[in-house]
Amino acid sequence: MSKQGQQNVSSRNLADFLGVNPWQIRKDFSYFGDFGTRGVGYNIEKLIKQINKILKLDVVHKVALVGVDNLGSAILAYVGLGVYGFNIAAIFDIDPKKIGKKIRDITIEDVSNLQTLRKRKINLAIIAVSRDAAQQTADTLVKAGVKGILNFSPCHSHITVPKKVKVITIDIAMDLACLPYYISAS
Amino acid sequence: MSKQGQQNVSSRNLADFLGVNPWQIRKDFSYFGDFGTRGVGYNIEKLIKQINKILKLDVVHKVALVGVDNLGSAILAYVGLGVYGFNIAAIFDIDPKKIGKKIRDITIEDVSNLQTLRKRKINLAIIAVSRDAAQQTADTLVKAGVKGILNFSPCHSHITVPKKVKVITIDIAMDLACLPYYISAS
DNA sequence: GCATGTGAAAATCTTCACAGCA
DNA sequence: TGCTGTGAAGATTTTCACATGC
Repeated sequence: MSKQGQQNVSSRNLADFLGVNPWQIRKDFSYFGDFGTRGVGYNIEKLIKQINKILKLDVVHKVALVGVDNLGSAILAYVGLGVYGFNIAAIFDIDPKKIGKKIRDITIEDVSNLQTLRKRKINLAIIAVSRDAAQQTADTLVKAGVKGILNFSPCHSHITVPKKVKVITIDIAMDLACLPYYISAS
Repeated sequence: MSKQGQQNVSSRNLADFLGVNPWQIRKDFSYFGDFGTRGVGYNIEKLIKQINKILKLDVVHKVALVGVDNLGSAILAYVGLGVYGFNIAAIFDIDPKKIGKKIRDITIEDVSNLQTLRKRKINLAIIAVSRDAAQQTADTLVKAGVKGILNFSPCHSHITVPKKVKVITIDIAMDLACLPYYISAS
C-alpha cells in the first residue's frame, strides 16, 4: 500500500486483506498504543514504523547461515537481499570443497570459525545443516553468543538450548503433514 | 521411543520431552478418545496409530512438487523418502532445460501437465516457484482438483484460493523476522 | 500405588457495542 | 459522518484436583 502511494488505511481494509475482523486489528494495535486517528484510520508510513519498532525490526540485524546446501541456497535467495532488514553477514559450511568460495560476495568459512561470531557482533543464525549435525551446531552457536536461531532440522530431532536462547523451528515435512487433516474435514 | 523398543510412555514423559505440562497432554488426548491405561500409561505403538489416524496420516498421500529450484531440491531431500507417509509422485517446472530430467526416478514435467493431477489422484501440492508465479500456480492447482497446498511464497504475496482448499504458507523471511522480538525481550 | 480421564475453576482470548474524537 | 479505542460480555483454553481403574 505504501508503494502504491496510499496515505491511510482503515482497520476494515487491513481486516479484509488478512481475512479477520476489523476489531481484532484495532484490539491488537491497542495493546501497543494508539496508532490511528479517529474518523481517518492509520497513517501507513507511521504504522509501518510503529510495527517495525515493536518487532525490533527497526535496525539491521546481522545473520549467520550455517550449511549452504540446496536449502541454504534457497534461504539466501529468500532472505538474501535485505527483506525485513536482515543482512546475511557470514556463511559457514563443513565441506572443504565449498570453503573459500563466494556467494553474493560472502566467502564461505569453515564451521570452526563459528566462534568468531561474538567478536563480529552476529547474534542471529540459521541452521540448515543435516539433522545429525543440528544439535552440535546449535551448541557451538550458543557458545559463540548467538541469541536467536532459525532451525530447519526436523522438530523430532529436538534441539536443546539454554532458555535465554530463542529457537524457531521450521519443519517442512511436519507442515506438510498438517494438510491431510484439513482436506478430509471438508 | 518406539525404535528404542519402549512399550509404554506416561503423560509426564511426553510432557517433559515437549516442555509442557502432563495434564495438557492428557486433556488433548481425551478430546479424541481414551488412549491410555490407568496406572500404566500409553502403549507407544497404539498411540502412534491413533494419532496417525486422527491426523489422517494412516494412508500414503501423493504429493506434487511444483518448482524444482534450490528450494524444491531441498524439499525433496526433506520430504522425499516417505516421512509421515508422503510420496512425491510428480515434479513440475517451467524451465525447458529441466523438463525431462529425472530426480529420484521421477521425470520432471512441464507445468502445462498440471491439469493431469486430478486423473492421477494427486490432491496435495507444494508450491516452490517464484513469488510472481505463485498465484497463477495456485489457480492451476485448484482447477486440477488439488485440495491442500504447502506454499513457500512470501505471505505478503497473498495466495487466494476457494475456501474449500487448505493452504499452509511457510514464509522463511517472516519466521526469521520473529526472532529479534524475542531476543530483545530477554 | 500409580497414572489416566474429567468436571470445575481460573485465566486468557475473542467478540461486541458504543463512547470519543477528527 | 466515519473510524478508532476500549470496557464488558461471551467463548475458549488452560490449569487443577481428584475420582476412576489397572
